[in-house]
Amino acid sequence: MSQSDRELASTFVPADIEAPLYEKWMKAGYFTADAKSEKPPYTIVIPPPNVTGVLHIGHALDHTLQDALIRMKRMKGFEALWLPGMDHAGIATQNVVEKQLAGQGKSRHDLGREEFVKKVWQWKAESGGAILGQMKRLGDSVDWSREAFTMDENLSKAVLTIFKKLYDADLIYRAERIINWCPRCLTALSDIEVEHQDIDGEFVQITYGDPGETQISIATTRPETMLGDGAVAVNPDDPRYKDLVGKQVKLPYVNRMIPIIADELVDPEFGTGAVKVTAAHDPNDFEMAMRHNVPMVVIMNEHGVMSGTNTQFDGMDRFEARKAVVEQLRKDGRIGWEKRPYSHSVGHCQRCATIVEPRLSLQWFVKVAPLAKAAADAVRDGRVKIEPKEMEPRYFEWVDNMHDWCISRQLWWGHRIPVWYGPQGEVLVVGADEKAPDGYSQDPDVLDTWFSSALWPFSTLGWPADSDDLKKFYPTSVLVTGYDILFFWVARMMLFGLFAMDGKQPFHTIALHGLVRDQFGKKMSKSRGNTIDPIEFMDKYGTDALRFTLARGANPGKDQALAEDWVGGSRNFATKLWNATRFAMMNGATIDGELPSTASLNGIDKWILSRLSETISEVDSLLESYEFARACDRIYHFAWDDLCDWYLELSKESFASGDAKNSQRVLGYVLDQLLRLMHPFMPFITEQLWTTLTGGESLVIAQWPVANPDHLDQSSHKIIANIQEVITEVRRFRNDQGIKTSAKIPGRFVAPAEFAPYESAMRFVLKLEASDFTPSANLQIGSVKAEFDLTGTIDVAAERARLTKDLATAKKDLETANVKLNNQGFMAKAPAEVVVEIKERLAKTSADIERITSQLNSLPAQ
RNA sequence: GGGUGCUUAGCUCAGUGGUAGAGCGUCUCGUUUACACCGAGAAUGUCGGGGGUUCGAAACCCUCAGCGCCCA
Repeated sequence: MSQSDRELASTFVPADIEAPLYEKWMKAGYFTADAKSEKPPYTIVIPPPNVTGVLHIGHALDHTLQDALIRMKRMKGFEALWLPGMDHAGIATQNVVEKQLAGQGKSRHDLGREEFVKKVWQWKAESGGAILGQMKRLGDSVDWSREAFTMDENLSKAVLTIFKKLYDADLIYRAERIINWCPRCLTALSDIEVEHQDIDGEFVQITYGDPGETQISIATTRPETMLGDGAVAVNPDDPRYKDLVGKQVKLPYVNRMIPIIADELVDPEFGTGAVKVTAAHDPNDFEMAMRHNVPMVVIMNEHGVMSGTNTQFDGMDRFEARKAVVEQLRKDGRIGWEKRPYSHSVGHCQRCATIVEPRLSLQWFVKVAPLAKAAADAVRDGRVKIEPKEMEPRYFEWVDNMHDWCISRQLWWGHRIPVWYGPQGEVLVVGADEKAPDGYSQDPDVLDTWFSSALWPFSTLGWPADSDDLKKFYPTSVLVTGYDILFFWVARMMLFGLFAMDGKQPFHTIALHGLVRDQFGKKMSKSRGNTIDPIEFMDKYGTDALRFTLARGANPGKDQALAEDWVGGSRNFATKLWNATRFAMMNGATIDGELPSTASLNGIDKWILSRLSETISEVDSLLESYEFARACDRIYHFAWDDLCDWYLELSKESFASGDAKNSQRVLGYVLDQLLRLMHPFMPFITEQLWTTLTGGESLVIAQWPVANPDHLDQSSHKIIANIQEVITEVRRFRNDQGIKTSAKIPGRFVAPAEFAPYESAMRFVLKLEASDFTPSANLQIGSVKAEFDLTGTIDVAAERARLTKDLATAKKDLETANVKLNNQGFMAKAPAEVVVEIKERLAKTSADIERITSQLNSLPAQ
């Protein structure tokens, strides 16, 4: 099909092109990577969204950046694999299905474990993974043939394999520890699944011991837990309590005698300087209890209801009990002061916001110290780079101080812990392809979801098998994700990746981006009502506009604000590009054959080729260093300012003349290259424009542009800069004089010979007619004089105002330059080229001042 | 308490030693044969305060103030 048969619609309607183009790409199999390929690999694994999730604006950003990288690398000739998939999201998914059951008045226990898990799978089949379809709308060039799910057979096998490997290396153990317990989800949580928030609580002073016996006053924010106290602790250096240490004091209501112990952990400044030690319900207390052999008394059941204290408080919810205990204490005259509200930090369940109960219980843990050390070293010695580098301290802060990781969850949805207990209390880890002996029963708990997602970079590639994919695509190239899951996920992949793959890091680079916030920079949340639905914006402005806006805001590691107006602005940009391409095609832009030799080109053509070359190398290197915002900025200004506002305007005259073969070829070339350069960010519109312009098969598999150093041409930059200055000044003059943009006026230039080739183009742009006239006004811009016939008078006041302003600016510049040149220190120490520059500036401003002054003097008096 | 970042035009943000920038918004003018989702022009900043280093600081150092995030 020849170019004349291909046409662009007169307006750009994103909805008309997006879905068909994505279909085309899928059918062509462009996104499917080949493990047998000779090309160098480039791999990104997607941060797996929750199976319960829908696409939010954060995904849109994350995916836009990954897709930009993958598309660029694919165009560069890499075997690019972007591997998609989802996470089974233990608690979140179980909650969804339990809620459904609750709607029918049932609980998971009514179904039983097996039936319930079946139900979850059924839910997944019917309503899980809504996000996958939405990824297609975003244009994600992921390899759907490799889509993975953390509960897939092979990924589950990877879980069993690593569990056994860790266990055999003594890196997994079972112990009774204080863990974070969610009384609503009824499961243990790891530290990072707990969110700390300040709440208005209370702080009360309570006296233990009866009058006449040993007495001591403690202060606490959790009075109800006094029933489980095993000791009272004071600082060993606190003189107030010196005599009491070692004595016993009677705990009210439970009437147990508990020791008063001394421990460094106690802050004498805090409260009364004496604290209660409730070993089974507080991590710090647990530590002290271990040191002093204090008994650990559990006083609540798994629902957070008081139990086993043998007091009147048994059966009360923990918060109810808090009130009741305080009331009773008050009645008994045991309360000193009470501070209420007392703001302090309290842990909440990340999934359901319930206040977490620290609780002594038997759980499985990963011993992280050696793993974390390896993970830290890999970054310290540069095997893994974190971009931007400023994020490294955060990473080290975490991996250097990581606590052992509680991995057991009292849930049904997830990978069941592969530990079997024998009739004599034997403990056996049953790996992949192994079977537990008869009479053994499996641990009922499942593993933390992050346990399986920590394996993602290699379990998705076929590990533990030594698969072709693993050989070709591991280690992955870059991990692109928000800094908010650096600890949840990224650090854990480092831990497990290095361990499982014998020290081979899971990725070469970790590229972190920020969060998307609302237009005022405020965090988005449902309660604030300021969330943005990416689908809505795609419907309204097109996917390319949304992607470009997000990429343009993506400074490494920094949050970005997003406003609807800005997406509209990107849509305008897309339309601009559409129209520029239409214009180019109408004017016979060609893509066939060699570019004409540089020597045969006019300065305008040389200039745009030079600018293109600069832009290509800048965008390329910015993209390679994850500077998405700056890359987009370069593209935007090249396309809109250089190409549309200047090149096309300055070339219109020659296109109209019908004799513009060279320029037609140059324009075709520039657009062809620009569309390639933009494709990673705006895949749909560029594909549509490029295939229409060039007749090529697809930009997805087209070659990435390479800057041509032969096109760099400084002299054309100089002349075009001068021309731009002349045009801008004349426009300003016309504007100040109230001459309509469309009005043609007689005008000409008196200029050095180097401007001669451009004079007609300049006159065309400025609507100046060449004719014989006696100038009634003129402007001097550098070495160029513009003369006009304004048929009589000019607006003297306007002209005086304009010149006066110019004069002020010039005088100020002159002053600045003079100050510098009169400064001996500057003359002595500043680099020569800076001195020359200032001297040139001085000369120019002096000339300007002289010229403007004389022009002002020659204006008729008012 | 530990870590970390920010404070630049009305808003959101770039800008790591040499005359302050962008997008959006604002004002004026304009339908000129790609585009009004457009074009042309304009206005707007003692770069948080104070001190220091330097010939020269928005940038480097110190300090104060305010805001934010992560962790405990």
